[in-house]
Amino acid sequence: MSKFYLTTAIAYVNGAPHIGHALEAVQADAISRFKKMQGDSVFFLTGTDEHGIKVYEKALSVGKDPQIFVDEVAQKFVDIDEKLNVKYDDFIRTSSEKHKKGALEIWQILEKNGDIYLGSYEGKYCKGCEAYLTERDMDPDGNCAIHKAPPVSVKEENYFFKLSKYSDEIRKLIENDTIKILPESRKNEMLGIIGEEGLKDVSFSRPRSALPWGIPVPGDENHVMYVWCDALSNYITAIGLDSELWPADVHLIGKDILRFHAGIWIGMLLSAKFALPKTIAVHGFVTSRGEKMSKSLGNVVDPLEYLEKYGTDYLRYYLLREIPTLSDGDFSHDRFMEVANSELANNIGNLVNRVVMMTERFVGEIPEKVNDSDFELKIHDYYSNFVNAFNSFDIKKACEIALEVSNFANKFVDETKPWAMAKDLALKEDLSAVLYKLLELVRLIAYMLYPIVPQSAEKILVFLGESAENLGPYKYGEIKTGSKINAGEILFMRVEE
RNA sequence: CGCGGGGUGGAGCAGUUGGUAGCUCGUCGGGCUCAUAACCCGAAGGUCACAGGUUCGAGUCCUGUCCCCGCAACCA
Repeated sequence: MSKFYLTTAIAYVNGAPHIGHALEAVQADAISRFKKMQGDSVFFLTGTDEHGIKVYEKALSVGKDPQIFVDEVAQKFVDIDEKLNVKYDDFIRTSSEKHKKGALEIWQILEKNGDIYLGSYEGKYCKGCEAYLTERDMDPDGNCAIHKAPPVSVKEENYFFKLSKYSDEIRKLIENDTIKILPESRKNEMLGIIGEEGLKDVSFSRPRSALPWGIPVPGDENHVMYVWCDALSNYITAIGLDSELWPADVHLIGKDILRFHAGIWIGMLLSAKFALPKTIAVHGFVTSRGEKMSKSLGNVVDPLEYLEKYGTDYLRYYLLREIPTLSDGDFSHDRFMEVANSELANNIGNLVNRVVMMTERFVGEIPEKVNDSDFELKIHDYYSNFVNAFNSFDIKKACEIALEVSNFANKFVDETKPWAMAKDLALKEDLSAVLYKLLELVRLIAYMLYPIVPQSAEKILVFLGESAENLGPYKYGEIKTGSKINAGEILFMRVEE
């Protein structure tokens, strides 16, 4: 049993949770559940990033004390994770004492190793980016190319982190996959960012006069830590600086923050002489009906609305099955309905229902095990393809394999016609054998669905007289012969409108 | 010459190392009745953006052209 430390990015609490947060949380949860099934000792960390200028300004604008404000917003993330059935092992908040203490320690290590120095910076600062802009970051008018807003000229005393010192090493670590960045296109993108010039030193603090909301720099009350220094530390402060969980096996992040994770964070770890994360998996963004989500376009998808209207599993399934795990994907209501009805209700749900009903009606309980090497081989292939897909972060493909099994099973029902066999006493044994195989197929589907749609998978297992507790890898023949079928509710209702 | 992604039957998408173009939805026809008006079978429909090139052979490699989208989710 090997340890598996998985993290999501911590959510910035300047607004309510959005579909992108739901996507990342659900992806991480699916990976966590899958790895647990495979027998790994998983630790899954998520949380919230609560410092920085934007949070501070937002709190002021609504007339609230920053701490009270972040308490409220952080709770929304906790709530939506619960509604999404995301089961993390810890939820780190950067305004917590545990985090602050750890972040200070990490800062002090970097400082002790001579990688933090006091300098002055004069430059164009973009509040949106929370970063100084280089000429490349600005459009011809001198505005921030991303935020289209004029940057502010700032000259201030800052602490800097000597990222440049580690630039070459970081490049090598990424090039030779010591730190594996997935997908490959993101690895190339990062290498491009490092470029020929390498990474530059980064400003690591802000004057407290400008930003009172943050972690004070140790030994200099006039500064607070730059949010990224503070935020990235969470992956270690959550588990403790000497935890055996470190290094992270997977940092799951969005494509917008790759440069911080594959740059600054790695530099910090090298400076502190900490072990390095093994994989940085980068997911994409969700568009809405093919376009960028924006309030002005009025196409923002609110995950809460879908959760409340259709339930957890329909949304989870859509996000995991329809959005390619490591690239951009699209959300549309029409497609949501299509996927829910066609794949979950008609295909899988109906299959489970017909198999369970036939078993109940024709034989009453789960029949004796059937040995059929061809059949077992086929099942084994399906399962190993599924495992491979998941291990390579292709959850979409994993879903497709579960569907393949369902298609195969539906076809098998049609070809063998159990209802016809049931009318002929001489075929009783054959009927039992067919139903046994079908029940195993249904059980296989339940195992495959467990990381994706845990509630529904659990229902299937209950139908079969099993439970989802401590679910291990699927093995053919382990279904409980003789147990009664607990046919209950419809698994996936068709959805309207 | 900023960077990244993409242009494949009506729609949405797959297409590792180049070797007869697949899937889902939709449409049309048929079958079945265990099941959630579900399920199964068959059919129609694509010169894989365009133009060159490499090759016995390219959606798949190379060059050029055109077009679309995003620069990051409300702003980390």
